Amino acid sequence: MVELAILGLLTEAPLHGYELKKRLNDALGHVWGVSYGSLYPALGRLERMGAIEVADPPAASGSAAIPIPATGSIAGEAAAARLRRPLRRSGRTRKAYRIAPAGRELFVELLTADPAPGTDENRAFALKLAFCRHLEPPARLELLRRRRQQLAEKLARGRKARADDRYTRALIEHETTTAERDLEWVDSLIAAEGGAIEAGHNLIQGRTT
Amino acid sequence: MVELAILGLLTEAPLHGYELKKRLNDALGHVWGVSYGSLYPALGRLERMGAIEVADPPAASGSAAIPIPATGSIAGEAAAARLRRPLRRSGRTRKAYRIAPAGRELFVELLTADPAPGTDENRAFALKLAFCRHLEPPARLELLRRRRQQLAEKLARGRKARADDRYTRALIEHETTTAERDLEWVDSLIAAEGGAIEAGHNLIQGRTT
DNA sequence: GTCATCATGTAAGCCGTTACATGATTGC
DNA sequence: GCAATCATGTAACGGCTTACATGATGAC
Repeated sequence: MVELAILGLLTEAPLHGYELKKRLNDALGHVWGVSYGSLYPALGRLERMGAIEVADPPAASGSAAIPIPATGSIAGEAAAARLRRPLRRSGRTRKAYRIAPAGRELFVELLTADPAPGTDENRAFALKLAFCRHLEPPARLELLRRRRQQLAEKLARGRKARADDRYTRALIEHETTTAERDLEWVDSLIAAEGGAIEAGHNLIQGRTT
Repeated sequence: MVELAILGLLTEAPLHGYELKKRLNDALGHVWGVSYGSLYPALGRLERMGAIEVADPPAASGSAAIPIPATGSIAGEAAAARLRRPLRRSGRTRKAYRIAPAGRELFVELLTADPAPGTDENRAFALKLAFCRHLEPPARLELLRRRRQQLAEKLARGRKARADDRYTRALIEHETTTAERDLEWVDSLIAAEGGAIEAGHNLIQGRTT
């Protein structure tokens, strides 16, 4: 998941580790946090894989080595201030990374693939959604459809669950209605994409409300 | 969390590892799964700590070494069948564990304590709720209140979050309403306990619907 | 010169998973 | 006797966290 987040942010603009972490925690902090101990090794891995590359040389590319955020997408004011000031620096110690073509491919793969078993599916989906604007519309639709399916399965499992303990029963019931709400929400996202909701997986046919 | 689950089940009846895992996966499978690789080491740890002890000797305690589930609480029919049949066995290889006094204390502590940072709070609470019937009413209320507080904080954080991306905005909004619903649910649980909802943490004052 | 902050990295440790190794019991 | 499954454990590995080590830059 770290990889996905890194690639997602680098798709928007080259950044160095420290700044990357800050943005991640600012923008997605409530749903997904990273620590240096996992961020830097991940950057190393991605570089070795050829997914990202150092964009360091003081005035290498067209505009600037450490660019002013062109997309302005993540955290506006604060982030801009943080990046604008350091422009005066010599910039020797920082290693700004830029996404490489292989990285763009990997990014799409990570967004599209099912989350590895053991991963928190909710979090994984939240993270994906936060970056899915970089996907082609069909791929985005596919992502939403998969989530829909996931939720439908979860809901089906939940409906089968039994418990004789009062608290467990309350728990199951609450989780079921939560899953229903999530499902409806994803459906609304799908609809907003212009995608029809397939009657194929009609696992929620019997839904009451 | 493994410890909590183990102690929770052993509070109801002595069990051996294999059976423990089965019940855990049967009853709480949708919310919490264990693997042998973490179950057995956990049993070892708990035994070393004196929280549980082997209840093996063929006919040691009053009734039976491998008892028929008295509470009948978890998975009724199937589980009973699984335990009834093996009664014919000599029972040498299995190590049934029984909870020790120290274990009961630990159990209450684990139920009451805040989840260790890094743990999935939702899951942690689900697990606790599934076993909170073994708590004294005041402790149970305390557990629910803590969860309430947790959710209120989460909600407050969520309300502050901003995003300029359409998908991220949808995500934040959905998470906020989910947190609101969760909060209401916990409130209903608190009410059912006969506990008043303190107006003290009035973090949801401005709530609309 | 010194302090705060920026910035990168490594090491130790926790927790959990899958896969493997082993062996007892029972049904056929 | 053989296969299924019950039952316990260990080993290797992966991912993430905290804490530590290190050093550059800029403000004053």
